[in-house]
Amino acid sequence: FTQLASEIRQCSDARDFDRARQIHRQVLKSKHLRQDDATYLANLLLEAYGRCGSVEEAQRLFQALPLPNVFSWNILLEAYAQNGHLDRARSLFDRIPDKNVVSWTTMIKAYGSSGLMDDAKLLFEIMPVRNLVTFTGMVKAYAETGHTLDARELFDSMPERNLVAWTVMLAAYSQTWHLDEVLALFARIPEREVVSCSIVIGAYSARGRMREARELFDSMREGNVVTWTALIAGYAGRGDLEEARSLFERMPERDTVSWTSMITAYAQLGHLEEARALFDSIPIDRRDAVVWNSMLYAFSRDGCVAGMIETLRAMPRPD
RNA sequence: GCCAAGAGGU
Repeated sequence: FTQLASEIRQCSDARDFDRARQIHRQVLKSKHLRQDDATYLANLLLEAYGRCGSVEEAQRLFQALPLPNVFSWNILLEAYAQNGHLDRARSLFDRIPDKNVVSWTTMIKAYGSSGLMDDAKLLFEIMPVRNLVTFTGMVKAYAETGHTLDARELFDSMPERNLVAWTVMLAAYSQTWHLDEVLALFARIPEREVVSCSIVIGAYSARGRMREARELFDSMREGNVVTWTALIAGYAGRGDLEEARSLFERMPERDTVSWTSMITAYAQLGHLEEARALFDSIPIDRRDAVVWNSMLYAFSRDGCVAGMIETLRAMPRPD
């Protein structure tokens, strides 16, 4: 079971639908499962299907469950929400027999990410129990729909706040052009850890304020790949390719996002050969759609149509 | 033991 469970989790992470189905069949064959163990595995499979975008498969599995628990309901709800089936989500939500705070919070988030803040707010107001996650999710929904003032008002009214809540509010301001609000909130944040620092570095970088970005970066005990990439993007945006490259080469680890940022920097500053060399150094299984796109962009910036065509042909196609 | 909230790339 632990074996099966961890394999299913891997499918979720890797978005491996075929493998998930394979394990699904395997689970159906094993006959000595206790009811709650079966539900447990089914929930993991539901999540995997949802994350692979297979709403129909998730629904089929759910309907076959003899005894779905509230987790099963919530996971299917999340799958609908994540895949844009707002109406199905709502009708499922209305049928959940014992909704818990997670059910409510998931439904609110679904409305929020569809831009339906009035519906989100209504649910938020009538729900029986709200917790920190509910409040934070609602603040984030306001922020993402551009309602920064409402986000702040709700944030200020929260009965308690943790670091995540503060960080969401900080990120909300960093999306606006109010650097002063970002800094004011950052000055009051209870703890400056890597996420909040990265947001502020990103806010400085986006505005070309590299002196301040660098100062904060240097004051950190250690950044992670996100922090480094935010700074690199800032230098690249200012046209300081040397500093961007030097940081890129010194950063402790690189991922698809940092690769893409650097390729895009090379592309924008007219260094096609370096963009291409970097692209070629990326392991094939790490090249996601945005990485490919950045290479396409590099060729297009260079006016190299042949390179674009070559890239398009080499790109893996979804079948 | 399985579900909901936080930062960087097109």
